[in-house]
Amino acid sequence: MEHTRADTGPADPARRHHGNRHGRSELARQAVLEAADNLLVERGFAGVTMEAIAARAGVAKQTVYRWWQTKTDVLLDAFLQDSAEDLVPPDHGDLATDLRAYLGQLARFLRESDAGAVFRALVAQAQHDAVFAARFQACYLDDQRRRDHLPLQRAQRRGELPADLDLATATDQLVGPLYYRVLVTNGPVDPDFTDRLVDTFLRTVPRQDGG
Amino acid sequence: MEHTRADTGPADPARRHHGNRHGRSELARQAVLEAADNLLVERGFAGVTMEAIAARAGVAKQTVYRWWQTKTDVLLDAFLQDSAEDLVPPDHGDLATDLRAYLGQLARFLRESDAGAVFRALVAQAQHDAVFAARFQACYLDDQRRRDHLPLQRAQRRGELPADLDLATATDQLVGPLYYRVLVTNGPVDPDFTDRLVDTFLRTVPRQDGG
DNA sequence: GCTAGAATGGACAGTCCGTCTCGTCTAGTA
DNA sequence: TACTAGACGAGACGGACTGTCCATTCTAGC
Repeated sequence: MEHTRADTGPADPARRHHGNRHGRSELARQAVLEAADNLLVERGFAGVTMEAIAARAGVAKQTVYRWWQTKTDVLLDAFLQDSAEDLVPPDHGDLATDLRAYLGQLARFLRESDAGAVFRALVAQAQHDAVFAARFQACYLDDQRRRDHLPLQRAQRRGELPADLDLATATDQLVGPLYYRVLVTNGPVDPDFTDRLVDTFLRTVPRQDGG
Repeated sequence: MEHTRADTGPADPARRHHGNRHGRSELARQAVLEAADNLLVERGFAGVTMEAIAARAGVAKQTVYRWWQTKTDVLLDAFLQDSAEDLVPPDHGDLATDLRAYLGQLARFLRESDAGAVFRALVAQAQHDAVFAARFQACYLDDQRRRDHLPLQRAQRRGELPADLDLATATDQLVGPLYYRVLVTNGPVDPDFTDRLVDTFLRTVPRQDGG
C-alpha cells in the first residue's frame, strides 16, 4: 500500500509538484504538453493517448483530464505554445522577396518541422470533428490568416499592389497549392515549386510600378 | 444455444448468404460497404467502427475482418466503388468553359456530397497513417490526378495552351486553393470563387490564340 | 493545527479492437 | 447419399483506452 514515488515516470520525483491551494501546477502543465508533442513525433497519432501522455509526463491521468477534455485539446495547446509564433512573414520591403521567403518558410514548417506534424494531425482531426474544427479556427487559423495577409498589405501600402485587391482570394491562390501538396498529393514543395507559385502570382496581379 | 436468425440486423434473413466453398458473398460485401458509408454520414468518423459496420450490415464481425484490415480500408473500398467515377472533367471543346464546369463540380463534390465526406475522412486518415496514405495514393489520387490533367491536355492539343506547360504545377494552382478552403480554412467555395480561380489561371498562362 | 485546493495512485465500468472457437450452410465430389 | 471444403454467423475472450470515481498526500494560507 505504500506509495513509492520512484519508477512512476521521467519527471524528477524530488522536484515534483504535489498541489497547493493556489492554482494549477505549471510543472505538470509543461510536462503534459511536452509529452503529447514528443509522443506524436515518435509514435504517431495513434500513439498519443491520454494514458500515454500521463505516463510520459509522469503525471496522474486524472490531472490530465482535469485540465483538458481530449487528447486533441492537449495537442492544440502544445501546438499553440510551442511554435505558432514561428510562422511570421518577414519584411524586406519588397513583395517578391517577402513572398519567396515566406512560402519557403511555410513549406519547411509544414513538411519538415515537428510543429508541422502536429499541425497536420490537427487539420486531420478537424475533418472528423466540427466542434474541434471551430476551436482550431478560433485559436489558430484566424490569427494565421491575418499573418498571411501581412506581406500583401505591406505591398499595398507601398503601392506595389492595387488597394482594392481581394486579400482572401489572393492569399488562397498563393498558399493553397502548397497546402494541397502537403495534405493531399504528397508532391514536392521545394524552393523550385514555391518560387514558381510566387512568380505566377506576381504575373497575375495588376502591376502598379509604372502606373 | 439456439441460433435465432431474427433481430440480428437489417439484412433479410431469408435472402441471407451462408457461405459456400466457391468465393465470397457479394451480398455481404455490398452490405458492408453501404453500412460504412451510411455510418460515416450519419454518425461521423467516430461512429464508424468495425463492430458498428458489422451490426449495421447484418454481418458477423469476423466476416468484415476476413476481407478488410481496418475500418479505413472499408471506407476506401466504399469510396472507390460508389463515386470515384463521378469526378470526370467535361469536354465542351473550350478551356474556359471546361475549367469553370470542372471546378464547380469539384467544389460541390468536396463540400456537399456524401462521397466528399468520405474523401475528407480518408485524407484525414492519410495524415495519421503513412501506409494508408500510400494505398490511397495508388488506389485513387493518382487516377484523379490524371483526370485533373485532361482539360489542360485537351487545350494543349487544340493549341489553346503551350505544349511545354507544366501540367502538375498548373493543376495544383487551379485546384489547390479549392482544396485548401475545404480542408483547412472552411472558406466559401461558391461559383464566385471557383470562377475567379479559372479567370486568374487563364490570365497567367501564355495565350496562344493570336499566335 | 486546521482547512481548501491540487495532485497522486489505483480501481472501475464501458467500448472497441482483433482473435478465436464453434456451429451452420452451401456446393462440389465420391 | 454421404462426405468435405470453404464462407458465413454467433459470440466469447484478452487487451487497450476511455472517462469517472475514490481515498490519500502534499502545500499554503488562515
